[in-house]
Amino acid sequence: MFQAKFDTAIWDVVSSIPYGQFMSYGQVAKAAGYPRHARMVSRAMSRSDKKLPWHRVIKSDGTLAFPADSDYYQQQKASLMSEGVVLLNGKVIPPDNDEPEDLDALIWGADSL
DNA sequence: CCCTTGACTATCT
DNA sequence: GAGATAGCCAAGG
Repeated sequence: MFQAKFDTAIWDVVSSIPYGQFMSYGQVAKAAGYPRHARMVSRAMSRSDKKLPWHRVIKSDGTLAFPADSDYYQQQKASLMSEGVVLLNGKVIPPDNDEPEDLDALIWGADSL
């Protein structure tokens, strides 16, 4: 069954995401060997009752995949921050971030909107 | 079997 | 930079 091999690959990739790091759905899908299956990534994780670090999986924009008013959103955000990931304006800090104002904000606790 | 939906992504306006 | 549109693939009704 496609799903069996797919979800296993997804779980493996998601589980392989280092602490304090994150990957986009498309990135995970590609890494699992299934490009364009970004949507299937979500399904695979949702199906799995395993302890997957799904909070490390976000959208390509750096934002979380859930609506800001969703409980899952809060949970994911909290998990990320507890791993050292800083969120700014509801987005994770991209590697090319160099804005001093944003830097100051994240130092003092970003995402306190 | 056709149509809708979804934890997505990229492009255009 | 936000909103709309199209492409994408699989699952569920």
